[in-house]
Amino acid sequence: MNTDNKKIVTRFAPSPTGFMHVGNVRTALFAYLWAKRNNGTFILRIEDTDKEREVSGSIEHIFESLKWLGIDWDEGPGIDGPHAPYIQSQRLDLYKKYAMKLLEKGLAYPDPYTEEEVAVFRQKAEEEKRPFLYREHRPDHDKEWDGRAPLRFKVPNIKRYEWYDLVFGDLSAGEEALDDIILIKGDGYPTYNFAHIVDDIEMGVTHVMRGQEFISSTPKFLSIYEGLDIVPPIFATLPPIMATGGNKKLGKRDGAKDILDYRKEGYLPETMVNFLAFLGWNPGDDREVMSASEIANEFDISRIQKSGAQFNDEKLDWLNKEYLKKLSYEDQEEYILKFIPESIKGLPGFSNEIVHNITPVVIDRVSKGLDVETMALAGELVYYFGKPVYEKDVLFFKSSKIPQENKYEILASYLDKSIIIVDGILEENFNKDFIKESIWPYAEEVGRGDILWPIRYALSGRDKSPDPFMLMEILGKKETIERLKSAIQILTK
RNA sequence: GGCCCUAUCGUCUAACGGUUAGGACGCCGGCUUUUCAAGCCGUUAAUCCGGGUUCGAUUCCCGGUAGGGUCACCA
Repeated sequence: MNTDNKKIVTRFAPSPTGFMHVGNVRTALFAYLWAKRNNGTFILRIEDTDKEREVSGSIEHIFESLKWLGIDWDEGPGIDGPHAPYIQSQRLDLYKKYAMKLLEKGLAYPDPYTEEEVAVFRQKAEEEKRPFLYREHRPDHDKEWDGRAPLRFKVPNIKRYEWYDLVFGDLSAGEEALDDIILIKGDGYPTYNFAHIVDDIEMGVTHVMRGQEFISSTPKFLSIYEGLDIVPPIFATLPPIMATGGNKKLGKRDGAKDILDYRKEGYLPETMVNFLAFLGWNPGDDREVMSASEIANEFDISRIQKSGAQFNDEKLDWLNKEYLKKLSYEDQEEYILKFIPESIKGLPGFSNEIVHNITPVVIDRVSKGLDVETMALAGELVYYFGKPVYEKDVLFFKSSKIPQENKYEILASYLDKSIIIVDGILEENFNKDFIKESIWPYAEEVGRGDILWPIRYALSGRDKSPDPFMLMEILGKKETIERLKSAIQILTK
């Protein structure tokens, strides 16, 4: 816990270069949670200083992702706070002002080299197997900055830096980590290295939370703070999220998914928040299922993990099911309805009442039900209304006790007898319990598995489905008989 | 290659010098007057290696090893 009285201010500062993935979101979430825990302020800031890498639409995507997850910002785009604007490309004068300060103190100078020349220096260093340091090529006499050449920082003190990180503890790095980094690029935009420092100062950010990849550049940041005569904020470095199976950091190139894809696939925002929070953090006891507000109430930086955690899809599925079960019946129904494609809704047999009836069945099998192709629930529902597709041998599959010679005939006779039984049930009694009672004696007689499995398959066209009696009730008497008949046709062909 | 960081079941993790090393997901097994699935119950399964310090190390120190990060006019 923070001991001084200063209000905690955290920020999430993404760059609009594409979609948000779980790594980005986890960083946002932790900054958000820490602010909430302390009744502080959570700022969203868009770092769009690289116009070449910018992808149009990604700012909207960031907004939508955060809103979906309930990571609401107290200050930022759309919510004008005292430090507006919150988009870096609209704050260029500010960076220039700070650059001038450094320039006046003799702590900045225009880069006299072309990009190509610098590249040659770098290549040479690489060949000599030593780290490249621009400051080794620092010009003897600084020219006047015309605002067109890149402006570089002149590191005032080449020394070893030591600092404290809320997650990693004492950290340090030697002189080799310091260099004359670019403050303002040739195109007039500041670099991340400079812009984020200026903004964090201006916005009163007290805690900087970001990924581990920034540890090695922290000495560079510290030297800038020093040059500016400003006390740096508190750092809390987050461990990386690793890709499933591998030991690679989960990044876009390693198959990190768009966070909104999870929404598309049926994951609830509560699931994602809970899951992501627990990737690198835990409350210290056995609880696994915690709401965002519960987590926010107990969120403690000292319990953040130091090492990277692998993303585990199975646990995510399990957690999603836990949350799905917690939903009210109405919400479950609404959830399912959302995943039914219009093409299904347009089918003659379709009605909201059917959805209402099958809701418990669908919810019950969602965790593994998500395995249906695109993992959308729509897939589960399709086969209730579409024509099932099945093959002779699959119909026979598992009916192991039936003699091989005339297996298809025997199976067909089972189904035939089932039709007679089903046909004898009055419409008003056509519910799963009554159907089961009616078929049961016959099923016991010929062997449960031998008959129930083919019925399941004949009705659904799948080897995994709700129990066959439930299927019959959902399909209705007419459709049930029709499907059983077409299965017989296939068997006797 | 230089520098930095990390290291407990397959995975996420608990244990802040003394525990039969705990939990969760998965796996495996069992149960349920219904095949799968779900559900319930249960079982497997870990302190990277080598030295110290200590009466005692998962825990503290050192060295290896392995993994990760970083050395941009990207963030």
